[in-house]
Amino acid sequence: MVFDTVKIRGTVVTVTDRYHHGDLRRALIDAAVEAVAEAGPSALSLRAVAKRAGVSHAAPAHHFGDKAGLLTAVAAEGFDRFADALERAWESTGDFHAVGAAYVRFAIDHKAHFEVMFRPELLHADDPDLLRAETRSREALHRGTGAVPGAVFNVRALAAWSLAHGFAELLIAGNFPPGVTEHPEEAFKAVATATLLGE
Amino acid sequence: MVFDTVKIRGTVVTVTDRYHHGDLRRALIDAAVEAVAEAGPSALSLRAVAKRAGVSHAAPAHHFGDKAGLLTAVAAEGFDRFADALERAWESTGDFHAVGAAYVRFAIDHKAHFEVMFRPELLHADDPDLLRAETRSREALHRGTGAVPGAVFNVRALAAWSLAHGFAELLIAGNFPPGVTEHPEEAFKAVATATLLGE
DNA sequence: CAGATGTCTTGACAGTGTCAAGTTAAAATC
DNA sequence: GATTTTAACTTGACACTGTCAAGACATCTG
Repeated sequence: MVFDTVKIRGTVVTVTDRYHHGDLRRALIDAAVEAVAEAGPSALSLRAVAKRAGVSHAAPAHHFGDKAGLLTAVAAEGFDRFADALERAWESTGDFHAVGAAYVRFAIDHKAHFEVMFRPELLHADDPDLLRAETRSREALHRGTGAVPGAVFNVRALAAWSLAHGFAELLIAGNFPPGVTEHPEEAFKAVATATLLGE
Repeated sequence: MVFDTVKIRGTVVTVTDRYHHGDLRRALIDAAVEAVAEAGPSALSLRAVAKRAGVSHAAPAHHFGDKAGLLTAVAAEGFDRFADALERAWESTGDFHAVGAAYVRFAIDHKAHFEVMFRPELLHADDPDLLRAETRSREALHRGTGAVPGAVFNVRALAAWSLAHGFAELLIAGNFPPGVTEHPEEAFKAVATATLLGE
């Protein structure tokens, strides 16, 4: 059980001093997200993450197996929230332009997650939880672009996905001029309207 | 001067055994590209690159300062070849769909370069050579999309860039279904035609 | 209360990037 | 052509990394 304070060896100590952390898995993912936000996924150090969470250097390995395991957990969480955001956008507006805007907004608001999600060489691509969350996102996006579920591939879905993804990637990598960077959503809507003309 | 064989300490030895390599800078870049192609940019090891080129572990640092310096050289070379490819496509066809197709083709044919080029956190973003090559690419792309040179930002150019870049990124990261992956250029042309309607 | 289980720590290992100092070849200067 | 200078590497060291095995400890199960 999880308490704010707990008795160990006769003394009452705070949560952070406990031998058993309570929810270390959660804390490590949060620490990893912070670290990625600061210096990107490739600069991530398991030992730095452990220090940030106040545990020993080998603690992360126990929960995630290895570095890729930790990043996989981050990516899976990212894809779940991503699917949430896309579903919300579609259900509240029914407009696939809004789904595209939600795509771009997610990349901005959850930069760290986004940077990890589409970097398969850093992940365990066969992780069940990751696959499940990926599928959720894919289906939410597919629905949001009005694609036919059974089709081999849908030009419209492919176009919308490429457009939103490219815009998001270029934006967060800092490739766009200031005018675009300052008002990304407006810029994206202009781009989307100019290309994916509503039928 | 550079010979295939050279006399050192009284004995004729082959190029690979020479103290002075001849063109180690070139060899290191090539080795880095190979290594990136095999395992991605984040798995790159300077020592492995040095071993591949047959030199000591600290040799790369002498030419490139640090790891980011080596990757910056790879990125700069990538942007130069990228600009070449885009210029060729535009000048030979005058069709901006062809420029987009060249964008995608470059990502496929020069996957290693491409993976490094748009990863600023791995590079020295202020490197003069990188900036020059980046500008070349940007201008070639801009011209290829028929954008107005002086404009603050051009919706058409932004759209074309996002579409091509997103398609390329998703493709090389393995996010597309087999039908698309097997015939990427055809798929991209279909996508481009469906969205960026020729005027 | 005892045993089993899961959580985390400790210590070790090989591998990493980077730096300073040394060695050697080539180029510059005389 | 000899000597000095410069540039191209090597060698050795350091702190840091991910991963593994073994141990310590708390909690759960009976």
